[in-house]
Amino acid sequence: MVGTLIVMPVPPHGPPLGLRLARTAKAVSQAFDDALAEVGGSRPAWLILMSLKAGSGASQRHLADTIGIRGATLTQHLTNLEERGLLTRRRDPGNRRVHLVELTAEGEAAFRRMRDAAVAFDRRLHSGLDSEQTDKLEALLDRLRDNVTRDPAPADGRRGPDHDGYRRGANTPSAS
Amino acid sequence: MVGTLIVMPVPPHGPPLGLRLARTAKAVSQAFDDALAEVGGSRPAWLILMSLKAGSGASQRHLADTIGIRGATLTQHLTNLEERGLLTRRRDPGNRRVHLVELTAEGEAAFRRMRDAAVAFDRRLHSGLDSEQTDKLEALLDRLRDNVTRDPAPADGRRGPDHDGYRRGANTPSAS
DNA sequence: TATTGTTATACTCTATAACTATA
DNA sequence: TATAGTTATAGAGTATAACAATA
Repeated sequence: MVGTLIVMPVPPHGPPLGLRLARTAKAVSQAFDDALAEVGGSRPAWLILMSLKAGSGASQRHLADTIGIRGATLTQHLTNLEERGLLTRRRDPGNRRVHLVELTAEGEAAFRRMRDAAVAFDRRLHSGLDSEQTDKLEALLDRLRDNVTRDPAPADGRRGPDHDGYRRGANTPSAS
Repeated sequence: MVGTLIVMPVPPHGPPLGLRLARTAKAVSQAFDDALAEVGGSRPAWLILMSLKAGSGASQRHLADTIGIRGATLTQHLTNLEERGLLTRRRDPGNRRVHLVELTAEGEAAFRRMRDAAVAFDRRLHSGLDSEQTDKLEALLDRLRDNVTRDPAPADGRRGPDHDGYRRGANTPSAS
């Protein structure tokens, strides 16, 4: 039989939002990494130095949480940065379990180089966007993160009834 | 002391846009990877299967270009997927240098699982966004990518202009 | 015992270089 | 020689588990 051709309500946007975001993020992240690499930096180094400058160096635990990595992972980056002379670690006399992380002069210089590179990058990233668009974009990005970070199944209504999607745990991992 | 207090023009918004984007992308990518992992998938597997379904399987070279990885990298993913029984590789009788990549029935099933997971994820990602906002966001994301992918800085010759946004090596380390 | 951090090890994704097999 | 793909190896970033030091 000549079935009825079901015309999907074709979304006018080609690839799904998640994929677009991933692609954009990949391109932008790589460009950012390149920009940092140009001045001898890297993303973890930048995040760590920036967090230290921002006063998040109270403890490595706090620092790791701030930049979103595990303590053991942070240790490796810190070791690397220490070997490169960008920072020092010493025990907190007050609580000798805690290691105080401090930038050296060279670390400060490296921070400034990376900061300048990051600022230049950000300027490039902003090309052609007015502040209204930027605000809008940032708000949307925050919304995306919330959408995906919060509890997967909020009875938010509005947007699709079977909102659960996603939790079909026993679905044959099949391989791995 | 008459010190002219230099007021920064605009401490625009908390963290710079690039960092916000990176954080959002990290959170969203992580959540997306988790969603795929729930159904036994992974991002490369998803990209490969999706590209194959979309007809990009003409050759591995084309496939690799489509998803933005190197041929050798693709080979490893394909080998993995083949071992898991999701696809087959056989030589093209017409040009025996070319390997034709085809999904098995199990590969089709895996594709559908991942697709469902991706769709559910995308629905979640869209929560609270109307289509106008979505369009706006996508346009802005495209803009960001363009800003950063196009010929960056005239002053520096290190990076070739002609590339498609994908990087070659890991980041130039040390250099300090 | 609990907390802070390190060491050892491994996994994932990616890359380059050298190789095989076709053409 | 040129093209398609593979193998071997490496490296960056991350993680977990076991450990040491300190409280």
